[in-house]
Amino acid sequence: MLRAKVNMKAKPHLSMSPNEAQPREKILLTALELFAEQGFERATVRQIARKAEVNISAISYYFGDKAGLYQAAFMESLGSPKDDIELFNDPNLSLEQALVGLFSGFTEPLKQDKLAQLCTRLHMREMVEPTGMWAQEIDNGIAPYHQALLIVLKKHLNLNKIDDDLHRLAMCIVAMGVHLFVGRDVIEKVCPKIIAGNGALNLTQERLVMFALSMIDAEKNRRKQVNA
Amino acid sequence: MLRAKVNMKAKPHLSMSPNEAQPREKILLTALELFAEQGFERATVRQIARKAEVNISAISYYFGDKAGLYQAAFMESLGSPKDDIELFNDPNLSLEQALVGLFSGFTEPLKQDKLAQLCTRLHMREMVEPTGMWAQEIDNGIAPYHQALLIVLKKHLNLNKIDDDLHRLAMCIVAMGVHLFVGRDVIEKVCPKIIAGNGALNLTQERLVMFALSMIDAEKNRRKQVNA
DNA sequence: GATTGACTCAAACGTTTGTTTGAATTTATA
DNA sequence: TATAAATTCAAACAAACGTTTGAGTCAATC
Repeated sequence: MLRAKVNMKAKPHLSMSPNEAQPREKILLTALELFAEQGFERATVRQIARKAEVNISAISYYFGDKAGLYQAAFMESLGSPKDDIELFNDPNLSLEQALVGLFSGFTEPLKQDKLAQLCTRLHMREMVEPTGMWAQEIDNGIAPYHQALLIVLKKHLNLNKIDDDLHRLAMCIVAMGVHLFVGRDVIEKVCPKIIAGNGALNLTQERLVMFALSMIDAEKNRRKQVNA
Repeated sequence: MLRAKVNMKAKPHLSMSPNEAQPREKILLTALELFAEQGFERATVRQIARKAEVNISAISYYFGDKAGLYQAAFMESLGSPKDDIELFNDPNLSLEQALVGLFSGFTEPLKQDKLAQLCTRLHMREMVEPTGMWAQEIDNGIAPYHQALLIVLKKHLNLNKIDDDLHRLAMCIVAMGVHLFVGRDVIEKVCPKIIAGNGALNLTQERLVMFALSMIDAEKNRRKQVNA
């Protein structure tokens, strides 16, 4: 079971030339990789230490225990939620621009950065296998994200309050982005070409935006008919 | 690590009055529950045995080992993929009817059957935490499912071949259904009302169908413009 | 050169894991 | 009832787990 431990040793070294081997960071990066690939339970501290080429006890030395290492890997790999939100939350953006910003938060990590992919995968994994900190991440990262999206949608639908159907719309829009990560194994088996390479990913993002726009439009029309 | 083991003992008892305690089935059901809730690694054989009220060694007696138990729980909880597919694959169905059938495969388990929920959760978990059998399940369950959906979409879009953009459409449609399970923790925190109770779930399913229809329509229009 | 503190290391710790054992018990068959 | 098979059980097994230990190395400071 994963318990939060706060009393981990703060990093005591201030030295280090930039390219020198920094065991703390090496452990952190390796842990992120193995936790993301295998999950908290399957990734063992011995495996992490071996791959990071450090002694086992370096882990407890720097991070207290395995849970502390996980927490550190999770937190330090975390881009500020505000960064993601601001990609689509700007009131000056058109609806399409906002959606492009929203989905680029999902497709960009797939394009470029292996590290970013690992971070995202680690987060997606938490959706199915919640550890202690996941609840906290929902509060601090996901809920504000969802809320910001709701406000964007509300504005473009000219609504004066957020109702359940707006939640449904937001959920369905986000689902398409989330599925790029969660359903990755399936996609790579069934239709790998739609996420293989930047060109294909750009096209996929275009389609996501188009689909989201069509969903918003459908919701708008539905409300028109209901209110008539 | 999870390895497939084939040489498990076939159930040797043919007896049993219907309501009698059947240890094998009791183990199987408990295992399904705990594997679905906690995953393969976290659910221990001792925990399963305790909850099922059987001796530990009953597990190896009936299923060989933990992996065998997992495999049995996974397989025996498996409705035939054909059943799911036939919900939307009938060529006589209208597009809307097909989509209703498609999404009811996701919403029905949420409505009624606790067992079905566990099965689905176990499957969704495999998406993020692939065990050995997951690849097999993709081949036998998911890929045909996706293929059947592609054919339905192809027919209603009047296409003569399946291309990447059809894959994108199919993926996005399925993503909405998948998210009901994968994003369950988030939904229950952010907008629990959209999946709380059969009424809300029926509405959610209605919206999924509406959104899917709008996406298909958008794709149709896009192709029209491209071909013009 | 001595002292201090940061860091590394091989080895061991106690637990828990999945699994096996072999006798005891129950059940079916004759 | 006698015999054999099926099933249960407490106990033990080796292996792997996360963690700790204490001596050791290295670099900086006095």
